[in-house]
Amino acid sequence: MSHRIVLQLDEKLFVKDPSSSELGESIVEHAILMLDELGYEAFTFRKLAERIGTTEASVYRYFKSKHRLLLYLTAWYWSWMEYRLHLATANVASPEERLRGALREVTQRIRKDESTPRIDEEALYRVVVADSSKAYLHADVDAENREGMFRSYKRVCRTVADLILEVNPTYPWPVALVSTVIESSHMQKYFAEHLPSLTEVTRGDADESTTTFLTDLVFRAIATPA
Amino acid sequence: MSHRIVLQLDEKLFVKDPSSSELGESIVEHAILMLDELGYEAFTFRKLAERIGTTEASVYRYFKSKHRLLLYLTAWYWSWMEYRLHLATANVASPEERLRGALREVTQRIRKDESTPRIDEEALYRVVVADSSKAYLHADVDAENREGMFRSYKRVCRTVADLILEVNPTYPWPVALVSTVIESSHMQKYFAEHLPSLTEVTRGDADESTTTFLTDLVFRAIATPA
DNA sequence: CTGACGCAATAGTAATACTATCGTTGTTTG
DNA sequence: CAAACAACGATAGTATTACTATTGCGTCAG
Repeated sequence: MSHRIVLQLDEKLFVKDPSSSELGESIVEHAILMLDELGYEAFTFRKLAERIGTTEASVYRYFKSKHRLLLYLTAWYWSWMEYRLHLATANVASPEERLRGALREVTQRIRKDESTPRIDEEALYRVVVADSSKAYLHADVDAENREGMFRSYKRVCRTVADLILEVNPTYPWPVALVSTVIESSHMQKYFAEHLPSLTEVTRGDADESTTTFLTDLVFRAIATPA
Repeated sequence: MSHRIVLQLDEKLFVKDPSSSELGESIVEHAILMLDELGYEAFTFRKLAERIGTTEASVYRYFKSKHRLLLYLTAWYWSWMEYRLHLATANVASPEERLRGALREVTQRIRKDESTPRIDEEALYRVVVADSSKAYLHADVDAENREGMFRSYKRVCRTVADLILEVNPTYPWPVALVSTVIESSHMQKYFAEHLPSLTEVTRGDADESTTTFLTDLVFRAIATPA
């Protein structure tokens, strides 16, 4: 039995909720595909509107700017991750294994999921890898942060950091370690694809080797000297 | 006795070598300051030309695009880092201490240096922190990589990775660890400033605490179980 | 029946990245 | 000393961008 999941995102992320209409869902669906194909810089509302047979103005009724659309998609990704983290850590007795499972979730790419039929998770993951840092490496970070645009990302980091503290309550930099690991997992895959001399991760098994590298890193970092 | 240092950068980074003329040096000098003030997106050649009393067309005689100018500045930064790494590791007997010194260099911000009078290193460092990833998170990475635009960054990673291998020749991911640490050092400082809940690093002692966090991380990661 | 809503259609603005051309310097070189 | 040239300023112009404003039409619920 499969359910369709609709994530409830902060209202400030959009002008009009894209999950409230066919056009809105179509905008999100094709925005992901086109961002993946073109990259953030070359992607425009005009091209998107052309592709889905609507007008630029109609896209602006849902998202007030290209940057806000990127914020929406990354927030969607991190909310989805929160849900997955929940599943991955529920009913796992050992703190070590809970942490291990959580690290696997945040460092592996997402696979296609039936419960979100309009979202191509694999494409979205590539967009997150290549462009999500542009959501905060931006002149308006402070204002957007005050508006709560990054809450889901922060909650994910906080959640995993708490799992670290369950394993070792004295580790001094749990959140810094998690943000390092999450961003590194994106980077290593991007490097494997485009700048292979910057990593030992290879295109073929990018997912498994990234998870192995970073899981090893975390457990060594937080190990208490026996 | 202080010397003036002129770094020799790959010719493909510019149209006309900015170190070959007063105007060229002025372009680089003020580009750094304005990128720091405005951020990459809001920075334009028109604004730069206005500020230094020249024309847009004259700036284009030195750099064929805004993106190439960013590539030039990051390449300058990493070439400068190569030189500093050399100084920091020369005449240090212990491999551990060489690695420790190298990690300090790559994770700390650069201070003002007399040997480069036209470059504001502190401003350049902030530009590197906020914008250097945009140099490669870009649709043209592959072509630009083939042209050798990222060589100095790669050499820095390779150099520090080799120091890791001197301490532990069996560590399987030396380059991945170094690229992780370098990018994390930028990120943690950016987070400390703009998204403080994503790190334990604080604005006040961002440099020392970042170096402490990442040095600890590296030495634990590469430690061989006694 | 009506009025609110969703959307298409059209038009337009200011700014952006970038190119092209031409003339005036000041400096080198034969 | 004159010719040649490179460096630069001045001006103009293009295509595209992100974004705004307004109008009108069909649908569907009250």
